[in-house]
Amino acid sequence: MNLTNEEMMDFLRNKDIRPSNIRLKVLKYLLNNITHPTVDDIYNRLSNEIPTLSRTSIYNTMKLFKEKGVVNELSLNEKEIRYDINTNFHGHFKCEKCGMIYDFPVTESLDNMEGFVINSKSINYYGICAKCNK
Amino acid sequence: MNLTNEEMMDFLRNKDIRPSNIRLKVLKYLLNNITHPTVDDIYNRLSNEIPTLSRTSIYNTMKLFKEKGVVNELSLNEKEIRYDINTNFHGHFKCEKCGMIYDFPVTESLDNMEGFVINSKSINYYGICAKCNK
DNA sequence: CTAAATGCAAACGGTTTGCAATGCT
DNA sequence: AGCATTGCAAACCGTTTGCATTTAG
Repeated sequence: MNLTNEEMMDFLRNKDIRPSNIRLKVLKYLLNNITHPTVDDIYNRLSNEIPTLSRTSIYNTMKLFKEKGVVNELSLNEKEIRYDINTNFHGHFKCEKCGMIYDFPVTESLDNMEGFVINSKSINYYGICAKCNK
Repeated sequence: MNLTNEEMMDFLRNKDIRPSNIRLKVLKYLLNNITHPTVDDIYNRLSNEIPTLSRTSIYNTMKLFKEKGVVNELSLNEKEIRYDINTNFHGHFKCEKCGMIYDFPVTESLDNMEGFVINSKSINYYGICAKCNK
């Protein structure tokens, strides 16, 4: 993913978010690092190029991004929240050995849910990935 | 579910857990309250009948129960961990209005996972339940 | 000039830890 | 006596909050 600054600013404005320096840098990081990063991952990386950066600003940014539908939160039985910029529905697999988180397509069918309105869903698997398993 | 103390003691021993007063009371609570309680839920209820009870003991008990396969942990985008004594696989639906958590059967099929070993999985839905929606 | 964005420091809250006290065999 | 269980208090740590400072239109 290699968007220009202009394209990223338009992307944010389309989501009803005013572009700012931090927001653009976070967006760029998310687009270039599809690793489902934590707030600390993002902070540690960006604080190099923005020395005055605070964790609070990353928290603020992720809260806004989530409210505006730019990211989804992942809760993968960890204490930290992870963020996924791919908001198309997909499942996640977390390798318990190397910690890597994989995306994969999944389809499910559920019964006995008449009258229930589903707003969101999360499908997570835990185990050993193909790379660690060979 | 109405097991005698003897039956619950056998149940624990079969899971390689030495029965103790607290462990039996927690087990009984879990069997009679299929509401996916938090540590605080369990603590608040049991501290009535065990005035000297501490949260630490509930944490200790749940850690042991989880290690021995008596319960599964649920992480439902909340800050607290919930516990489910039904360890047969099933999905969960959390109502965002009333907070109730429903169990339901679900089957899924996933692709592109050759070589991946799955140890556990969690399938969670969020929305409005039938009761709140009518 | 005004409102939004950023940043600092403290508070919050669920969980973990170290160790002492208690209970059980 | 010796080991497991329980409990207290403090630490831990990701996140939130209040408020002051800076930035931008």
